[in-house]
Amino acid sequence: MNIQDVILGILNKKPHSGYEIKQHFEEYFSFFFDASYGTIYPTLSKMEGLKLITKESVRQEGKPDKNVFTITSTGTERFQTYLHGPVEKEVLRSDFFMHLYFGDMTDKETVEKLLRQAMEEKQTMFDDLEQKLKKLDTKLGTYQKMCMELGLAQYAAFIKEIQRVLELDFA
Amino acid sequence: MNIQDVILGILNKKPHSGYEIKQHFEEYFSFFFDASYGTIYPTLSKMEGLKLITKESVRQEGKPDKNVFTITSTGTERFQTYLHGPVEKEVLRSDFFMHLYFGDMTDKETVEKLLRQAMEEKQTMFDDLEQKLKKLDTKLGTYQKMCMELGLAQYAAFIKEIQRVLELDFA
DNA sequence: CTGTGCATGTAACACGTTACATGATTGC
DNA sequence: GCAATCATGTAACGTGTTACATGCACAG
Repeated sequence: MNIQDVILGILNKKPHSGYEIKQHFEEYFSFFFDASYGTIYPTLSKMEGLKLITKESVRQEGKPDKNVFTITSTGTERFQTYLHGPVEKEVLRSDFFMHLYFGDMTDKETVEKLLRQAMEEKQTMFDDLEQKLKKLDTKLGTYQKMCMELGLAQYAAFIKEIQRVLELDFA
Repeated sequence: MNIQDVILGILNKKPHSGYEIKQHFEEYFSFFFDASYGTIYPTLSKMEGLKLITKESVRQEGKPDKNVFTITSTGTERFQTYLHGPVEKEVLRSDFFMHLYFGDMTDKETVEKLLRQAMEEKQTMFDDLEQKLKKLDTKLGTYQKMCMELGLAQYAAFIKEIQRVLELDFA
């Protein structure tokens, strides 16, 4: 999976501008992927050069112009190849786990604070995602919802487990 | 969190060689962090230059020589700063979620295969981690175990949720 | 006239991986 | 002699971020 594939997936539904693609990232899959403008715009240029997408300038009322990108048949092909291809191993990079792992080199209060903070953050993420799921209910397909429900399930498990250890070891 | 901090954490317990550090990564926190030799060795050289660690060549019987690194007081200081500093946001990069998200652009069989495969992989990771936890039981501190138990809880939730959707939508 | 949102883009930098290259020692 | 494990290291490459730079349009 690279950003190109992800962009192709989004454009496969309908044309978007770079700015809209970034919004889509934040709105729909912030919890398992993200990319900055610094990646998106150069990637779009590159993909245009590779004839995977085409650019069209669109005038808007009350807003600046935007460059809307449309997927080409080559792009669709490439995306289908991605979809049917192998699934890359999931990568988690967690500073929370690292801090916890080395927790015995600090005091108990620091660890407790770490755990409480992590729990609160996860709770916020849970709430946000749940709210998003409710709000977008009709706009989402089965599999999009499935993604979110899987995310929620993992968040919930994490929160529950933290609560358990907080009660057990920090009573 | 960068690799330097992680290496300092490992060396804070006892001196290690680059090779041993890599093994430690795989053995103890493969599920939330990883790094390759291509990162480890240059980083160790850099850290030696920064006086965070010192190198010592050690002869072994039946094995080639190794460079063992020891943390300095500057290194310990730096690690304490890391430990008490802010916790970076967790980053997940999941190709599985991406494939699932765009699942409606393939056929149901492909998605089912995707889900089953993901479930099996998570089950394997669960089993491995559980086994590791049992095997290392006495060698692990409270917080190390906590990390693993949190990992297990998340894996279990994921597996359970996948099973649910498989029974519900793919009956 | 200023802040906010919309919109695009670049340049410097950090970080990390993969593949390559080397070589010791042991066990078969 | 060869495969496996131990052990170290580099060079090329890819990928992505952050900070910077610019500018339109609207609302208050």
